[in-house]
Amino acid sequence: MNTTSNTSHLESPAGRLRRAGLRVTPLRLAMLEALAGPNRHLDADAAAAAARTRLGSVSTQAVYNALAALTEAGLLRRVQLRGGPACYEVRAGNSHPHAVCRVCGATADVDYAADQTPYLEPADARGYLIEEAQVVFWGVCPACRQVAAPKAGSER
Amino acid sequence: MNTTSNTSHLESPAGRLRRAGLRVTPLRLAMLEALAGPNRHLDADAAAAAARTRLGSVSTQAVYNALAALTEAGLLRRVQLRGGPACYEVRAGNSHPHAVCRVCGATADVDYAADQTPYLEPADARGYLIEEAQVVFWGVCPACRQVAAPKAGSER
DNA sequence: CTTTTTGCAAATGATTTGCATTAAC
DNA sequence: GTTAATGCAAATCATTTGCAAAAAG
Repeated sequence: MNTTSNTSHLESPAGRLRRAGLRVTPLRLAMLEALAGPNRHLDADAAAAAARTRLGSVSTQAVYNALAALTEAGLLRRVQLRGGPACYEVRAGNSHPHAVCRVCGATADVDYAADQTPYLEPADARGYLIEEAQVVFWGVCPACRQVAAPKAGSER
Repeated sequence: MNTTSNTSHLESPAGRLRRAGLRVTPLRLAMLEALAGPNRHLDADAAAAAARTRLGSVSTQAVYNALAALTEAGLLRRVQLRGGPACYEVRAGNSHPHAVCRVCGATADVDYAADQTPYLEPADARGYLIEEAQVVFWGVCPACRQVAAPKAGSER
């Protein structure tokens, strides 16, 4: 398995915050807790809801502040898949691919076959210092595939 | 070389519109013209400016309508790289990668080395019908690298 | 006790919606 | 002539900004 890159997600949430030079607040802990676990991603709205479930009343701006601070500190990754709200996920190891439905916008976390992670690098980075590659698979989700199929039988 | 996938961009703009079942309007022609050429991408605002240069007064909504119609018809690709405005580019062949600066948001079109295009496919597509893979390289652009470098000499 | 974070309100900016007018077919 | 595209105005939605109050170090 690949455990070479980043094991910070094994630390306690408070420890991760301190190590990143951030103050430990209930809201930030709640964010990390809500986003814990594999293939978990929330947008700001869902993160706010999760925080309120844990803490009671929380202002929307505090949520945006917390997500921005955690992202800037490298603990979270902000993923902007469509025009809609951005999603956040714990930054553990390399970025993994997402599948997005071009019809309804539904997002699924997917992965490459074990140890089949492609090596991605531009031929000419145009002077950019590349830090991370993000892959998005665009397509149609199971639900929209059914809706889109107008007739049974002779589909193509 | 790879010319197997899509040669529609070799047709005339009007021909492409008709083949897609769209009406041929000056605005749509202007959009396709403004986006012609390799590695060309514009956001809605820039596309509106380009349209006005060619046609005079054009409403912002007409631009959004035109871009949406062209995208839905498969002539353009909408690329949402960050939280900001979406970019549009001619859909010719496969999606090519973009490099995005996480500091200032500057975007550059990059490419893989000739015939080094990686084969990207999820191990388990979760029921999605995958149509296209998009790769984004996140990093720091040349300008921001200079600004970020606090001292000359012992970097690192 | 100092600095950062939270809460509340209002502003910003991209995009969308609704409807009358105009242009494409 | 019929249908779809444009123009104009207003609405929507995610996100940001500014400042006082509260909390973390």
